[in-house]
Amino acid sequence: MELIITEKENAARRIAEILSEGSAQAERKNGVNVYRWGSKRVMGLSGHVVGVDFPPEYSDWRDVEPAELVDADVVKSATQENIVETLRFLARKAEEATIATDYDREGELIGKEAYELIRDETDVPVKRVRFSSITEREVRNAFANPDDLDFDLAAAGEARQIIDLVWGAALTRFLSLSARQLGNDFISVGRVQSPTLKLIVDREREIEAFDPEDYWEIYGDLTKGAESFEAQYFYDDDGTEAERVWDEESAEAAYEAIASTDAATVTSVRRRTRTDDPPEPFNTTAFISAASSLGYSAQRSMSIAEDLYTAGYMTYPRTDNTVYPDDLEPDELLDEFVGDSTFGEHAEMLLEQEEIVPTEGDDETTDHPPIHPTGEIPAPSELGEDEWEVFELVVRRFFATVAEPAKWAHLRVVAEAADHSLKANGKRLVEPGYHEVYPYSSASENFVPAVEEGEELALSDVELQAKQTQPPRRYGQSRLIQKMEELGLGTKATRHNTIEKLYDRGYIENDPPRPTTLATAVVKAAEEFADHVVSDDMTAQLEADMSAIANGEATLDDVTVESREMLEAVFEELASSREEVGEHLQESLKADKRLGPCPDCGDDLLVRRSRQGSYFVGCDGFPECEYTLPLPSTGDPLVIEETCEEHEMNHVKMLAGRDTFVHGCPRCEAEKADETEDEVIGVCPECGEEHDGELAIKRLRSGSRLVGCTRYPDCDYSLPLPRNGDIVVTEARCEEHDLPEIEIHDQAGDGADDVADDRADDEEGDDADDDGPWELGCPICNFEEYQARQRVDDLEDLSGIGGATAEKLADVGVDSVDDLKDVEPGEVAATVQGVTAKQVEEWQETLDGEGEAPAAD
DNA sequence: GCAAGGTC
Repeated sequence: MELIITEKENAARRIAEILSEGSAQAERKNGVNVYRWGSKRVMGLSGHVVGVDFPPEYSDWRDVEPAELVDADVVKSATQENIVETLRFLARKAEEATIATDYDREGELIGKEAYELIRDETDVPVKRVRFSSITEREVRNAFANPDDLDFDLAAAGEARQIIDLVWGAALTRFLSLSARQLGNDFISVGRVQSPTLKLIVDREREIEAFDPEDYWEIYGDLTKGAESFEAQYFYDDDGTEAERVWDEESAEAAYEAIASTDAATVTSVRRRTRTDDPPEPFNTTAFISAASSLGYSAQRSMSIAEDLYTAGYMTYPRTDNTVYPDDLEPDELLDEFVGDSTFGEHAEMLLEQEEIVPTEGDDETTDHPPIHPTGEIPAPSELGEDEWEVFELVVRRFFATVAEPAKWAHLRVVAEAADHSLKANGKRLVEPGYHEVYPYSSASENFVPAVEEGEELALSDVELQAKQTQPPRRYGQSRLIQKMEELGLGTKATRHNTIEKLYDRGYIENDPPRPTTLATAVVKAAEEFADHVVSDDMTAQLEADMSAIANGEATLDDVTVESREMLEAVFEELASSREEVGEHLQESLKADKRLGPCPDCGDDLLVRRSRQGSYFVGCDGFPECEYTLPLPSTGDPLVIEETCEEHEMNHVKMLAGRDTFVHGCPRCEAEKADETEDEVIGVCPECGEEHDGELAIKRLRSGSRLVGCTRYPDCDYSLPLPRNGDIVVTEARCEEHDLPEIEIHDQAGDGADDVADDRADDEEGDDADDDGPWELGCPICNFEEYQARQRVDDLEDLSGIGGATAEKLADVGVDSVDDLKDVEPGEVAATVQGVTAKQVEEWQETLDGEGEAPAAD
C-alpha cells in the first residue's frame, strides 16, 4: 500500500480525486477520512498533530522557578490523538509513504512530524512532493517528480517552536507569579503578542502626550455663472504649498483681505487625467482590511471566510499570495457568473473586454492562490446576511482585478483675490472602469466648472476656520494587522487570532482597541527587563536564524542555545526586581477594576469575582467592609471611561460577543430596582393553583428584568424580558396562557427616564417611537419562540449550516441537531427547497464525527 | 494552566 499524507482533510480529498481520476472512495477511520483507490490511501492531517511542551515535572507553576524553564527539555507529544493513531495504523500497512503537506516552512515541519510518526512504525521509503496549488497539472507533475524532505527547513521551524515556548512560558510564568495572578487571569507575554501590544500601547502614549496646536484655514465660494465651488486659501511656505496658518494675527489679516473683496481672478488652470488602477487580488490582510470597512472585525471576517471556503464558494482564506496562478483562467471563472441574477450582468460586461489581464501584487507565494471565488455560486437565501455580504465582496474583488482601470479628470484652479491665492481641486470620474463592478472603494467626485485663465469669478461666503491639530488615531484592527504584516509579526493565519488573544487576556478593550492599565504595565515591565520580547527585532532575528538553519549555515542547537543564553541574561536582571514588578502589575490590575468610592467606608469599589465564578462589585476594604452590588449574569464586566456623576462611579460594560451591552452605573441600577414595585400580571403556571403564586414583572438589582413568581424563592418560575426599553402591559390577552400581551417601547433609549412616566405618555397616545413598539406578546409564548430560535442557532453552530437553511429546516420540524441525525436525507430534500440529499448526508457525517471516541485498534 | 503555528 502507498500512503499519501496532506496537511488538511480538504487537500486529501482533492488530491485523491485528481490522482484517482475520480474513482477514490472515502472511508472513515477513527473519525478521519481516508481516501482509497487501488493500492493508494490518502489521509489529511489537521495542521500540526503533535505539539511541543516541557516534561511533566515542570508543569506546576508554583513548584518550578520560571528561570528553570530557560534550559528545560522540550518534548513533543500528540495533540490530535485520533489523527495520529490513524496515521500510525496506515503506516504499519504501507510499503511507501509520500508527504504532500503545504509548500512552505511550516508545511515542511508538519511533514517532518508525520515522517517521525511513520518512522516509529516502519522504515519504508518516505518521499516528499511539492506543489504550489492543488490543480491537476501541478499535482500530477509533483507526484511524477518526488523529492526528499528538507530536514534543515523543518529544523528552522522547530527552532521557532522551541524559542517561542521557552521565552513565552518562562516570562509568562515569571510575571504571573510575581503579580500573584495564577489560574485564568495569568499575565502572558510572547514574541508576537507582546510587540503587537506595544504598538497599541505606544500609540496610546503618543495620544496622551499629544499637545494640540492651533491653526487657521480660510475657505471661500467661487462662482461662475450659476455654478459655485469651494476654494481654499494657500500660501508659499519656503517653496512648499501650505494651507494652515499657524498664528492668529496673520490668519485674521489674510481673512480680512480676502473677505474685503467679492471677486477673484483665475491665474492658473491645470488639467490632468489620472489612471486609477484596479486593486490587487486579495491576500488575507487585504481581505480583512476590505471587510473591516464593511464593519466586520478581523475575527468575524476570517470566520465567515472559513465557512465560505468549507462550503466551496471561495478559495482558502489564509494566504499571502497576491498573484493569481497561471492555471486560473479568468474568462472561464467569469463565465460561471453569467446568468446569475446578482453578478451576471457585470460578468458579461467584463467578458466583453478585448483582453482580460488580472492585476498582480508584489507578493507571490507558493502555498495558496490569492482569495477568489471558486465559481460555485450560492443562492442568497442559502447564506446568512453577513456571509452573503462577504461572499459578494470576494466576487466583486475578483471582478475588479480583471476590470479596466478607471480614468479621472483632475482640474486644478488657482485664483487671486486681493493678492491672496485660492485654490480648488476638482475631480470627475470619466471612465468608471473597475468602480462599476467594485463599489467599495471611494469614487466620489468634486465638482469644479471649466474656467479660463484671466477669467473673473465671484467670491462669497469667505470663512475663517479655527482648528487644532489632532492626536494620532488609534489603530483599528485591520490597520493593526497591516502593521503586523509590515513588521513581520505573526503569519496570515495567526494575526487576527493574536488580536483576539489580546482582548481575551484583558490587555485591550473596545474597537478600535485601547490598552488597559495592565497592558501598559506589562509593556513597561518588559521594556525595562526583557526588551527583546516586546520588540519586533526578536522576530526579525529569529527569521534570520531560521534562514541560516534552512541554508545549512547554522544548526538548530546553535540557534536555540544562543537564544536560551539571552533569556538567561534576562532572568539575571529580573531576579532582583521581582517584587517591584509584581507590585506595579498588581496596582495596574486594580486600576482596571476600580469603579469609585464605597458609600459605606470610602475605600475603592472594585469589580470582583466570586468563588462560583460570577462577577459582582465589592469593596477593597473587605472583610472590614462588606458593601456589595450585583452585576448582570451575562458576559464579562469591563470598566469603561464614562462615569456616573452622582455616585462618582465608572460605568460598566458587559462583554458577551454580539450580546455586549452597557450596564451603566451599578449603584444607579440597584437603586432603580429598589424603587420599582413588582407589577402583577397573572397567575403562576407552576404554583398558582396550589399556593396562589402570581406572576409579576420584576426588576432585579443586577439590572435585568423578568416575569417571575411572587413566591420566589419558594417558586423559581421565570420568563426573560429584554434589558432595554420600556415595558408596557397592554389590554390584549393571550387566551392560551391567560396573560396580558407586552410591548417594548423606546428600546434605543438608555432607560434613564422613569418607566412609569413614559408609560403614562404612551397611554395618552403620545407614541413617539420611530419604528413603533416591539410587540413581544404573551411572555410565555415569547419565551417558547425564543427557545425554538435558540435551537435553530444551535443547529447552525454545530453543523455549520447556513442561517437561512437552518430556518427552512426548522419549518419542517428539524430544529435541533438530534432531529437532523435521525432524518431520512431523501425526505428532507424532497420537502425543503434548496437542500439536496447529499448535503443532508454530509451534515450527518460531520455530526457523526463529533464526539466520537477514537476506535480501538 | 505558559507561546506561536498549523487547522475546524
